[in-house]
Amino acid sequence: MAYDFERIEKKWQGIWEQEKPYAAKTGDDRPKWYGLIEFPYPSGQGLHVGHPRPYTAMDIIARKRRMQGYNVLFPIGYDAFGLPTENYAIKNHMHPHDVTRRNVANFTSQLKMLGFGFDWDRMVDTTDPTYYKWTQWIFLQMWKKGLAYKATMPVNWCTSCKCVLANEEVVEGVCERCGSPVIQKEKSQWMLRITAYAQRLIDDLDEVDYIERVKIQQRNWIGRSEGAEVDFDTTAGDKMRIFTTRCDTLFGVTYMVMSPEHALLTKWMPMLKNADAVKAYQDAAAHKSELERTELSKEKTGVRLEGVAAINPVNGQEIPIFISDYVLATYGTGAIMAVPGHDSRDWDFARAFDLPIIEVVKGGNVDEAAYTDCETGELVNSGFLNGLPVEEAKEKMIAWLEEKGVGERKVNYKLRDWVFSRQRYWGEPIPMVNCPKCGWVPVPEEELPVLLPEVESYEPTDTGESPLSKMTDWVRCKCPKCGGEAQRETDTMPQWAGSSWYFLRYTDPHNADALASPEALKYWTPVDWYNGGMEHTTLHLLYSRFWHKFLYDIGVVPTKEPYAKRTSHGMILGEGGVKMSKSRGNVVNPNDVVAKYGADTLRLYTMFIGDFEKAAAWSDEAVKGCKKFLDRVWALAEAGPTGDEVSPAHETAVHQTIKKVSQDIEEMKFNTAIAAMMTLVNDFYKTKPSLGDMEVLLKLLSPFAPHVVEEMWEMLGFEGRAMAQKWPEYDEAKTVEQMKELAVQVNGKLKGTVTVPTGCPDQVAVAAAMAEPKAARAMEGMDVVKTIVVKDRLVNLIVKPKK
RNA sequence: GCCGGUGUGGUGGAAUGGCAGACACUACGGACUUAAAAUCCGUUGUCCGAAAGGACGUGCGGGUUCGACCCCCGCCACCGGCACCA
Repeated sequence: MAYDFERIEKKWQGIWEQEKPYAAKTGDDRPKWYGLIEFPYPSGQGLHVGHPRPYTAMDIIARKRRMQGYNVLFPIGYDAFGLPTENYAIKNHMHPHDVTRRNVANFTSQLKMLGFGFDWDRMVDTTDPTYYKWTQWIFLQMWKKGLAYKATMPVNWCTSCKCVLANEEVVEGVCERCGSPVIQKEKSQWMLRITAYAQRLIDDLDEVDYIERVKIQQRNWIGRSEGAEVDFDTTAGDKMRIFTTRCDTLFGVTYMVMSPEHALLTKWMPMLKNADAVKAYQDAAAHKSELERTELSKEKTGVRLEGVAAINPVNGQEIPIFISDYVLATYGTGAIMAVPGHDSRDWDFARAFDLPIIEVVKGGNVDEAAYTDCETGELVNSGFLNGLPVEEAKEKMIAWLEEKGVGERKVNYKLRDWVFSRQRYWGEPIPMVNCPKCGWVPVPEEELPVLLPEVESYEPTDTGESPLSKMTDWVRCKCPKCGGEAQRETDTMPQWAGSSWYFLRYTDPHNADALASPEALKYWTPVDWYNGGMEHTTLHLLYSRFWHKFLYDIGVVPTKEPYAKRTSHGMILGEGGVKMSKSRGNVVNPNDVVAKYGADTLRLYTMFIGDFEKAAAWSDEAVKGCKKFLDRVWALAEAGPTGDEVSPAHETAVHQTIKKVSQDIEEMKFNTAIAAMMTLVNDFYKTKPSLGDMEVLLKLLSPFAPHVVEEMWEMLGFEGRAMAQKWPEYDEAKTVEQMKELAVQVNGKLKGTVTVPTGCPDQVAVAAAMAEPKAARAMEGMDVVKTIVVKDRLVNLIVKPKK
């Protein structure tokens, strides 16, 4: 019979509000376990059906840990600063603060409706001044250590958000958030020196238990490459420095290329015979968006500098210098040595400009294409390197360069410093003051937080300045150092700031004197298990690891790494496997599912839908199956089972299920854990279960469907709460059946099955197999030449015709 | 182009060297019902066959093995990430 989920879920959610079974106690004697989900951005649309998937998964693990005797911290909060709220506020003439408050209230009621076991007393909101005080405080510590700095440089500018973007926020040349084109703009920006941590961010990945593809993506994004920097003399007298990973190919250099933004160009401009053409090319490059630059990637363009040439240090040859936008200003030194024989981009360029191509590594045909697959091979046309294999040649060249003082070993990273200013209202004010006399001066720590002022309008300005800049009363202030007239910084922090350390605040969320007490941090950190989306691998995950390492260096946190373990979930797609979106009209609202089937069914279905790591398509039909399963369990409970012990008829199945469910939860194979419980329930329908059988089933099911399980627990007259019971243990010996069905094969082909006692001797199994009628028939007129027995699984009889 | 992943019934998916398709959805049949829904029981990879039975079957082509969805080599398709990174 269908159970009354509406009444039951309301009842137990009320009881949990009272009893607070999810409260974490700092400093408890039990072993601690800290499970973390990525806290949501409280959007106006409310909870999406994609949210419950990772939340339910970690909730199940957290509930299992509690039953295993751990002191569990499983917190929740809101990452509430950000553009959508600000844009909504502008459109609807509301204050972002009010929009946020409303959305947070809505999210909270939805999350409670789903029965997640969060410790609500530790709730955190990044827009709360008592929280962002510490976000600002961390920024000031970075400033003190020289990791925060102001720099004028070309930055990514979103034409629609009217705001700069971090490198990580530009996806295929467009804004990650709104999809508008991104252009390059010179702006003075606050930067965080994440590159200072590049090597440690790579190295310490070895110490953490992250799924491999997350580690790989982080390593690729940081993009370490080993090589050398080499100085080329020029006819202008200046040295031109380049970075190369292939210094062994120096004899193959036939020209040089600089990025159009290279600093030496300004100096050289007066001596260039074709200064106009060079300038024109620079202008054209500056006006290209990121998208255009990548779209035009095939055709190589450039301009030769007439009047300046470079000199190859290995042979003294004079070679031409070009500017081209295929060389990036932001990587390496912004200039390269071109080896057209062994680099396909250089080869394309050399062909376009009719430049000589020299083979320096044997193995390819450089007249037809660049021979780039040349990590092994032998050097030719290369003076003192001739005949050496590539690796040795590299080492010899580096030694030679260092000896002559024209170059040195060097490691480069693709990772760039983090552009940390945003020209928007709804973010943490950057706590800095610009004084005409003293320069940039930090706001004294005792004056934190620097509160966001009330403003008339949140509209971004077309001049690219923050809306805060119009608040002249707020902007004007006294210099904390000299007391003179000064101005506040009007840019705010990006959304990633608040989320870079929120997991630390959870350990001690109401602390007014520190971001968290050392005791709380020592007790709870690191996070034992963090689950989140792959889309945050190069943004949030990298940023928060960086902040954490910094906090470790200044003695604030006790661990080098914030998260001991990181897993990832797949997206929930709409019916038929397409992305859920408003425009397709296939968005499933959790409220509707809960109204129709109840929270326990939604929880169960999102776990049963498929492999947790992979994307899965929503199916309304399939949801019913999970409801049916809960109804079937309910009917078993209503039937009033008797007998306190696990019944002999179900003993093996019960122990097998305990084992399967226990192991599967650890591996996040929730779908097969649920399948195992379904199988057990199917058994219970064939043979009536005892009360003892039901007791085990309810304990196993409790983390998945907590409301209905508590109701049944109570109904069956058990003591206390199901969720507070000890997690069931299995006896390995009892998971083994008495009899086993063996597959019988003849020459590897399945003929039938025989049932034998578990663990019986091989001869017994073979004898039984040979007696199997179909096998016997297949063996007529044959000699058995070999028998293969896999214990408790199969017998394979290898036969061949009798002579 | 590079890196990573995936490919299994009508559908979602199980099985990481040992009976392919667990579990569930759909569909069909039966019981209950005046009837329907719900529920319970059963069937449900494809093809041939009345049946007994047989043949085929995990993207494609090879290989290793007594035995391959699983391991190896070569392709194809799709998904995700990165992409002129010197």
